[in-house]
Amino acid sequence: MSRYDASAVEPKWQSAWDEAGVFRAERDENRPKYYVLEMFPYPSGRIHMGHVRNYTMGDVIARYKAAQGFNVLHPMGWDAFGMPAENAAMEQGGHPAEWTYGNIADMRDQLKPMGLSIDWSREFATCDAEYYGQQQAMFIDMLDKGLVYRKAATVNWDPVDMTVLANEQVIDGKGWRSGAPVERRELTQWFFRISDFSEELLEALDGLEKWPEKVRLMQRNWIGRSRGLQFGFETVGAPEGFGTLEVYTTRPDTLLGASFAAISPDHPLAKRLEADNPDIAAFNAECRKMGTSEEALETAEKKGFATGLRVKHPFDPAWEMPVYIANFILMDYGTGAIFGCPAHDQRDLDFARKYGLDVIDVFQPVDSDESVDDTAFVPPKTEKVRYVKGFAGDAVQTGEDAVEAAIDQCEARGVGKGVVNYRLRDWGISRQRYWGCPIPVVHCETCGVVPEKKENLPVELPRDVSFDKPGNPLDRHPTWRDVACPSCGKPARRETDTMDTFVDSSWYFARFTAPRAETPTTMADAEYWMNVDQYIGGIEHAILHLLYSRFFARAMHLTGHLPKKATEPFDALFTQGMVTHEIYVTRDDRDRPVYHLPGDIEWTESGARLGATGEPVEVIPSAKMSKSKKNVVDPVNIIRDFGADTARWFMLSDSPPERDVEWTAAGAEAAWKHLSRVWRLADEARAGTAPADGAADEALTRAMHRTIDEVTRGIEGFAFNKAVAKLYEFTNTVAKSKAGAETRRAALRVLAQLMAPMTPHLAEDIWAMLGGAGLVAEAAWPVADPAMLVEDTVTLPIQVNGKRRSEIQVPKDMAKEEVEKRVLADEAVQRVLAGAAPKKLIVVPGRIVNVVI
RNA sequence: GCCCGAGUGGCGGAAUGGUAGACGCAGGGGAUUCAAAAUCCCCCGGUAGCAAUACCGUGUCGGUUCGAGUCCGACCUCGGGCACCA
Repeated sequence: MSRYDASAVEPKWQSAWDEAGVFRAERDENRPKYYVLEMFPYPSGRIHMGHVRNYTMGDVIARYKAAQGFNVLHPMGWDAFGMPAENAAMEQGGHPAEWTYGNIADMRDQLKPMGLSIDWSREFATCDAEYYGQQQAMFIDMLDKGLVYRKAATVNWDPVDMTVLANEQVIDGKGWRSGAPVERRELTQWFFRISDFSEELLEALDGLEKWPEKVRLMQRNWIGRSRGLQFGFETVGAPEGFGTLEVYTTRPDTLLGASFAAISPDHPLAKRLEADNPDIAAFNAECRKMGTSEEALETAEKKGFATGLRVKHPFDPAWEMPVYIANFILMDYGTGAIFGCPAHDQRDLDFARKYGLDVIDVFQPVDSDESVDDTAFVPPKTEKVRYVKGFAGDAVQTGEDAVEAAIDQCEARGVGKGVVNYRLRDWGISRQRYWGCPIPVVHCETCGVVPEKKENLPVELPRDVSFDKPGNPLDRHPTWRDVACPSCGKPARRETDTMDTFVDSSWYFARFTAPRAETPTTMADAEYWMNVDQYIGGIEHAILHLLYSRFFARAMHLTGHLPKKATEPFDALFTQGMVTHEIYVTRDDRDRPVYHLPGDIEWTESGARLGATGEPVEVIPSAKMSKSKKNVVDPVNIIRDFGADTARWFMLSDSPPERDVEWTAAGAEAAWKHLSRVWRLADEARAGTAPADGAADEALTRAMHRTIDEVTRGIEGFAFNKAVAKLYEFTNTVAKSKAGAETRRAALRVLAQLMAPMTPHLAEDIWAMLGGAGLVAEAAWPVADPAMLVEDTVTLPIQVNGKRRSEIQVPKDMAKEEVEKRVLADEAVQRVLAGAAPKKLIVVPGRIVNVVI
C-alpha cells in the first residue's frame, strides 16, 4: 500500500505553484484586490514557531481570499536594522551587514519550505540602501512640512562604556556590560510631532471596527486624553523667575484637600535650586541614577526632598504648603509639577504619611463619614460621593460633575483654566548607533541644520567601521562625517544619529505596493493595493508599532506619499497569541542571567542541566519566545521530519489563534497521523475499494455542505482551531460513510478544497488524485447549499429548575402549545411533578425547555 | 506602580444567557498479527451505586436570572505593554 510522503509531495507542488506563477501579485484594475500582511520578521537567523504560527495564519487568509476570486497581495520582507546585529559584531567580530544578510538568506531558506503563498518578487530588507534612501527622502519631506524637530531629551548613559544604553540594556539600574550605575543624560535629539495628532489618532480609533477592542482601548489609554485644570501657585522664597509654579491636575475638585506641591527632579525649578543647594543637587543626582523608563520610575521607592520653598493656596493666601522634589513626577507629563491630595490618591497618601503631611478628606461615601486612614478613598469618577470640602456644585455629586464644576468655579475666580492634556509624547527617533537609517541632515557652522539634497540620497552607511570600542562608530569614522554643506558648500559635518527602527517598520506595508519604485511609493499602486485588508501580528505590538504606523501614514499623506484613504493603513487587525516556551537560565560570575537554547538542555532525574557542562539550569515556565531569552524551538526539524503541512496543521489546531500557545512536541505526531489518514482515504477512494451503498449518499452530501458552511465561517471568524475540529469531524464521517464511490470522491475533493488554505501540499495531492481540475490553489472556494443545512427535527433538552433531566425529539417548527403538551407528557417530567402543575413553563423554540416547580 | 488580557477534565481546548467538556492529545480495554509497527473499534471530569440514577464541578467570594463558563461587583494567579528589544 502506498503512503503519504511529505518530503516528496511538498517540493513537487511548490515547483508547480512557482511555474504557474500562482502567487505573483499584479495590479489589475478590473479585479478586486485583497492585501494580506503579517508583521515582517526580524532576521535573527532562525525562524521559530511564532513565525510558523503567524505566517500560517496569514497564508490561510491569503489562499482563502484567492479562492474567493480576489487579486491577493501577500508579500514578505525583513525588519533588518537594530541592535542585535551590532551586538553580534561586538561579540563575534564581523560586520552587521554581513551578519544581517547572512541571516536573511538562512531564514529565507527556512521559510520557503513552508509553502507560503508569498510573492517573493517583492521582497526587501529595511537595511537595503534602496529602502532606507526612500525613508530619508520622506524624512526630508516631513522636515520640510514641520513634522520633525529637535529638542533635548534624556537617555540612559553608561558612564564607564561612555555610551547610550537601550532600556533593555539597563538591568537593575546598571549597564548590562559595564555593570556601572546608569545615569540620565540630556542630548539634543530628533522628534516626530506625533503629539500634534493626539486628538486625530484618538478619534479615528472609533472607525477601526475590525480591530480588536482591547487594542483600541490600549491605544486610547496610551494617548491618554484628560481634561483638567492648569493653574499657577504663587511661590514663597523661590529664586527669581520662579514666582509662580504651574501645575496640572485632573482632580481640581480636590483642591481644598491639597497638602503639598511636588516637582520633577528635571523641572527647571529643581535644576535652578540645585545650583545653590548641595543637598538638593545630591538628591537630584540620586534621582537621575534611575533609568529613563516609566516602569523604573513608577516601581522605585517614592522619595521626596523638602526644598524649603512654599506655595500659597490659590483660594487662601494664608494657607501655605511645602514644595517637594519627588522622584516619581514625570517632567514629560503635564507641567512636571503637581499638588498632592493625600486623601484621594494612594501615592500621595503614602508620600504624606512618609513625610508627616496633612491628610484632608474632600469627599466621603454617600452613606458613611469614615475618614481616610491608610487607604486613600479613590472611587470611580462616575460614582456619586458626598463632598465635605467641595467648593463647586452640589454636596452630593459624581467626581466627573465635580471636576467640571471645579474648573468652571476656578475659571470664574481667575485661578487657572480648564485644559485638555494628552499623555502621548512626541516620538524621539535619534539613536546613537551605527546599524540604522542615517538621519539625512548636515550640520553647518554658517547655515545650521540643513537637510541633505535629495539627489545625494541615499546617505549610505560606511562599510569600514569597527565595533571594538563602545559608542557610535559613525562618530569616530575618519571621513564619513566630513561633507560639504548642501546649502553653502563649505565644509560641514553629517548628523551621526540614526533612526529608531520603528521608523523602518512604520511604512514597509506601503513600500510593498511598489517595492522597486524610485520614489517611496507610487500613487497608482498605493491607490490600488492600499489599505492592508488584513494585518496579522503579535499583541506585543498593540501600541507602539501600530500607533507609530498610524501616525506615519498620516505624515506620508501630508507629504504626498499616500492617498487620503490610507491614513488608517490597516483595515482589519488580528493579534495572534504568542508561542511560549520554557526559559533556561544560568548565572554568570556577576550573577547576571545567561540564557540557553532548548537544544542545549538535558533532562535528568535531578532536573534540567546544561548538556555540555552538566551545570544545573533554572527553568522559567511559559514565557514569550524571544531571541534574547533563547527559548526558541526550531521548526526546521519539524518540517524535515513531518513536512510543512504537519507544522501548519498543528499550529492551527487546538489553541484559539488569539491566545498564547505553549509549544509541545506531542501534537506534531498526531497532526502527521491525521494528514496521513486523509491521504489514505483519498487513495482508497481513487481505487474505489471502500464499501459502497448508494442509500448513504444523501447523509454524506449533507455532512459535506454543513462542513463547507462551518469551515468557511471558522476561517472568516479567525477561529482556525474550530475549523480544524470540523475538518476532523468530516474526515471521520467520510471514513465511516457507506456512500457510493462517486459521492465519496466528491466529498474528498471538497475536503481537499477546505484544507487547501491550511495544508496546501496535501490538498493539491489528493485533489489531483481524485480528478480535480487544475491546481486546487486556483480552484474556486466551494459554496454550501442552504437547503442542505436545514434539519427537519431538533432535540429539545428539558430542564427542571435549570437542570437537564430529559429530552424530546420534535419537528423543527412545532407550535409552542404542542411542545408544552409533549413536555408535560414526558416520563421524567411527570415523575418530578408528581401530579402537581408546574409553576412556570419556559419554552425557547428550537433550543430548550425549562420546567419550574 | 499604571494600562490591557486570560483562567473550563491528566493536557490543548468547545459551548448566540439555554444539554458544560465538541474536536484533538495522553491514558485504559479490545480486534488484527507468529510477534511488532501501522491501522481499526470501545471507554475516558469527580464521588456514591451492579445499575437506573443522584450529588458535586468552568480560579475565589458574592449578586442578577426560570436558567450563568457566559452578565455585574470584589479579589487571587498568570501573561503582554510601559515610549532606546523587535
